[in-house]
Amino acid sequence: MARGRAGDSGAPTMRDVAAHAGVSAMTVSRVLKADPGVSRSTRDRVTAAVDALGYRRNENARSLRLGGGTGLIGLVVTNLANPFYSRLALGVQEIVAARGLRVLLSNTGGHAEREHELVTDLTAHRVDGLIVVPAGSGHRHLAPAVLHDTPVVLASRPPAGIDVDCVLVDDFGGAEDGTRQLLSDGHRRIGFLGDSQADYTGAERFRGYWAAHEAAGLQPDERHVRRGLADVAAAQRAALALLSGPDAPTALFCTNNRMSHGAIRAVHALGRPVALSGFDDFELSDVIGLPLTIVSYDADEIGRRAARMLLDRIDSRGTGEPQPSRRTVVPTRVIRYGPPPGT
Amino acid sequence: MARGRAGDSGAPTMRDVAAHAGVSAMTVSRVLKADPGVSRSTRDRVTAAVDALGYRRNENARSLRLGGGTGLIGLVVTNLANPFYSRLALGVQEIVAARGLRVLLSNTGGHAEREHELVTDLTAHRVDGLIVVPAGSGHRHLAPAVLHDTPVVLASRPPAGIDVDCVLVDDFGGAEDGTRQLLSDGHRRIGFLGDSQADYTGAERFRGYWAAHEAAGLQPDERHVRRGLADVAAAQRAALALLSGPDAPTALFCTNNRMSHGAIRAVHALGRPVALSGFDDFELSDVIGLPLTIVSYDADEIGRRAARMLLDRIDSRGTGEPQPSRRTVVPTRVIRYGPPPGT
DNA sequence: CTGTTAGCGCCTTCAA
DNA sequence: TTGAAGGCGCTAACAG
Repeated sequence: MARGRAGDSGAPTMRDVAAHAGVSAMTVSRVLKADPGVSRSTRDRVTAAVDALGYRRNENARSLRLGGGTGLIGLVVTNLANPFYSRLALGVQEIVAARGLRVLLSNTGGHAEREHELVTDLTAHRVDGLIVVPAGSGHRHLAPAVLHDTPVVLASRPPAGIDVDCVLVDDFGGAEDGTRQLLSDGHRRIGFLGDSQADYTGAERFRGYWAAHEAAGLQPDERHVRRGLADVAAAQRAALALLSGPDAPTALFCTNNRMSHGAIRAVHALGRPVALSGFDDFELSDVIGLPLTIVSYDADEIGRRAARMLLDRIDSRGTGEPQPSRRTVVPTRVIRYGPPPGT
Repeated sequence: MARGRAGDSGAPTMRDVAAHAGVSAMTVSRVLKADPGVSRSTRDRVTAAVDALGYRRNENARSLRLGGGTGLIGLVVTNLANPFYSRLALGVQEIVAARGLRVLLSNTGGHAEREHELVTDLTAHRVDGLIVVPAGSGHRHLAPAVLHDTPVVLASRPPAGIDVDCVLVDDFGGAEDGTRQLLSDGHRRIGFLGDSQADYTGAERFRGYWAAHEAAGLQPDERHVRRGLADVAAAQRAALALLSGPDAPTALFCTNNRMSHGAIRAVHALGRPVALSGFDDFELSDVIGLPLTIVSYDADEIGRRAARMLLDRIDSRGTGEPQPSRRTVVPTRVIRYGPPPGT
């Protein structure tokens, strides 16, 4: 014998419904899938039993039997507290829910090992696909071979050493645009505040900052470049130091919202007007009263595109030849707030 | 015969591993659960086969067989784009992940029917528990009887007509504290900006606003009360109207971050200093340059407490007598920013 | 120490 | 129109 059930969760099974309706389990199954080959009276009796017992079909058992997929999409982000990622998650939700799928959400806190664990865990739950904002630079655990061809889409960062779809932001172009604005406003000493040097996004934005200078026949002063700033406080300190030093920059470029916030605090504390440019718009940016040149983009759209790409992959699995991997880039746009600088 | 497999997802099964290692599936199962009763050499052979095939145990099949729970927690929020809810989700994640459970996240967009669907759907996936921020005032679909005793914890709003655990914010006390501050600063005409009249949270905060006046022997001017403001723009318009009218209030109380943002915009546009008090702190509130009296609380903590309560319930299921439902209230604190008002 | 049997809840196939 | 058999991937109980 093989009993050994532990929970016996109290939820009725299909056989409970069958017994209640005086039919076989098979008939219940047919009614639930709206199979036409069931008589009206039987159908009504089964439906009544379902309502009486509050029966819900067990989706896990169903997908096990059918083998066609669990209806679950794994989403792995680095930090849900950052509005950027929560918007991304919302975008994914939107597209995925419209297809009747559900999102299994995980937060890595930026730890690559944790990401590895989570991805492994999600595949153990047989998700139909994965959307990942990679925490580290090693992506081997996301390789199609490792995941047994579970479709994967990366968001924000391109794949490294593996061949999968991804959705990126125009980091380089956006940084270039923002910096060019500052230059055309007449600024010639533009500081740079960036976070982790290992981050792809930050590196691209730094490249854009540098390229804008070169395109204008200029070169940034290396002493005005501060990278590896871990949080708002670090950015604030770095900004204060830059702005208080000799040949202080007249403007600062910030790679993301945390850097911008630090810079805004520093400028506010200083009481002297300094032009700021940086990635990520935020509510009330127009009320701050500082000359801001914001590089903005639609975070929801990243999630939506990633979800659509993933659904495409899921739909076309086993359909003839394997499709080449795709890459899409979400555009940025520059928004200006506050008093016109350079006057 | 009963074939009919659809996907055949390509993922190896336990029997594939067994065949590869030249043992039975049972032995593989034992190795995977670290059962001591397996010889060293067999264990090594199985481990090698697992690695070679990249095998991952199918958690769905496992939980079906064990019957003890799926390791999934359902989380249903109204709007993930609101930082409040994303922090809450993060708090839930934190506690739940530490126990090796995963979060199935859903967004209702504030629609009660959608919530109903989602809850039904989550139970069909046999989640071990549910944390819900209710969208509507009807909670019958969350009743223990309907959910077959799947544990439920409500967040932000108390249960209506059902008996389940909940985590609340001290809406009344917080609003009272914030309003009292404005009163003790000397304000005697304090406007009120609130959203949906049907919302529990908003109603409690309105009560607090009113009670603070009564405690001071005063009564708010009804003409200065604006409720049912759907978004930031509506709040901004209402604030402008109030502040431009006759006997304009010298201060405004705002029930949440959207109301506050609208008010800040209005005051900013007006160019005249108006004291503001409202719920929900935000980044850069200290840089706005307005006299702000913020009622703040820890949104992560709501998620953490809800998750802990839920885990408690899950742990104590079937353990003797049913526990009475619990309720916990997260405290608020008042933070003051900007120039001291009333001078 | 290892294999066989049986069945979790469901559904496809075949038989009645 | 309905039921019986069998098995998806896994593991508890019982052999051997």
